[in-house]
Amino acid sequence: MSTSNVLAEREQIVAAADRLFYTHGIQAVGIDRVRTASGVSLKKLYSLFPSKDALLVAVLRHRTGEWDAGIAEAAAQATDAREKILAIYDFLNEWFRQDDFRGCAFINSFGELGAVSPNVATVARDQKVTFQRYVANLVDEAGAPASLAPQLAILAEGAQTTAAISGTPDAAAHARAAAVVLIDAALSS
Amino acid sequence: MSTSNVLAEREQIVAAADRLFYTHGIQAVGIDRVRTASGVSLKKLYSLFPSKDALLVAVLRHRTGEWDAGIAEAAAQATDAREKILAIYDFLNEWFRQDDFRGCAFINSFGELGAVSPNVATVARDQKVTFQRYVANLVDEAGAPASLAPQLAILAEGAQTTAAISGTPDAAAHARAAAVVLIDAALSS
DNA sequence: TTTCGTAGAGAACGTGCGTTCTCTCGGCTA
DNA sequence: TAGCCGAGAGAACGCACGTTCTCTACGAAA
Repeated sequence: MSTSNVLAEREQIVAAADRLFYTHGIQAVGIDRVRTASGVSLKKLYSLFPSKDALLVAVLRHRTGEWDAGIAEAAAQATDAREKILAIYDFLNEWFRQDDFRGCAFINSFGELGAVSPNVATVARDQKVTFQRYVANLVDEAGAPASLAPQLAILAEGAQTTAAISGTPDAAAHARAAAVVLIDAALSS
Repeated sequence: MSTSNVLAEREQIVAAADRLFYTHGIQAVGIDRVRTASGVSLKKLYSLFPSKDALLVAVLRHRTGEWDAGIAEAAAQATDAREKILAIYDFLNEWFRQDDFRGCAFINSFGELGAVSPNVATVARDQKVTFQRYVANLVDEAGAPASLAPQLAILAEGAQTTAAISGTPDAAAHARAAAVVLIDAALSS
């Protein structure tokens, strides 16, 4: 029951909260529901996460890790920077087609609590900035001008909200096609 | 006290709720705060809007009208379809730089209540679909292939979330630059 | 075996909010 | 002038949720 068990419990709670928050929204899910789903006592839950806000921050940080890993895995099969960039949109394409897809958790959380919880706003912004840097590195590696990077990042963001609200997973393919045009135009100049 | 006054009261309530919801988030603002801000009795408020959900729908429909008007006004000065498309991003650019900008109200509302309120999800989707059609018409008018339209719409969506979360109003300029490349590439093929 | 500490289970508390109810007052009618 | 209708003001209600408190029971140490 030592450290490893505590970590396992943390992960269980975070995983349960993540699923519930993402599916139903944050304020629509009570702490007690998280407790039931994670099968842990309320006391333990509050000893690990002193508030719902802290739990939410942990959930979002966990999502950041999963997102980074997913992007990296998608890029692993690519050989050059251009393909690694396009792998982002392929990754999005698969994600959008999952049954439980309900948009970007960071965008949703920011929309729901960004004005009320500075912590949530910070975590969401951190995730976006990290992604923008990732894209910027690949653009640099591809030898394209730096101005291309924010354009590609905007395409990825727009695909997520479009897929979520309009319910069109094709948004990933559209974003990918646009990215191809933008990259090739940038490289040929 | 007759019809015109009721309309004025409706507008007052909607305007007050819009500002409060957009600034602080929907669930963070109580009905009583809306009542105070609009200076109307609770009874009248509930006689005009039978529930908070109905009020929110009215607010979002009102926002749809304002968005359409803003886009139309920006396009009014343009001479051809290409410039009308680019006027969208100029409109976004001005909007992002306003002090009270806090992202797209439809994206925020959808993230907060889309999973809980079907009405909110519908209104948000309607707005996005209407905008997509608007872009599609301009793309058609410009003589570009239809596949360009969703790409331009995705750029606009992505610019909004990027500007909101990352706090970078430049997203509008980046999206505009990308749009220029995409349009010209589509027209020259 | 007894005692002490700890952790689990959930009751309880305070608060806030959406919604409804009640009371009162002002104006119109006979 | 007396009675009635409608609307405004806000008190009240019921509920849900975040957080804390209490009680119980079990296991380890002496």
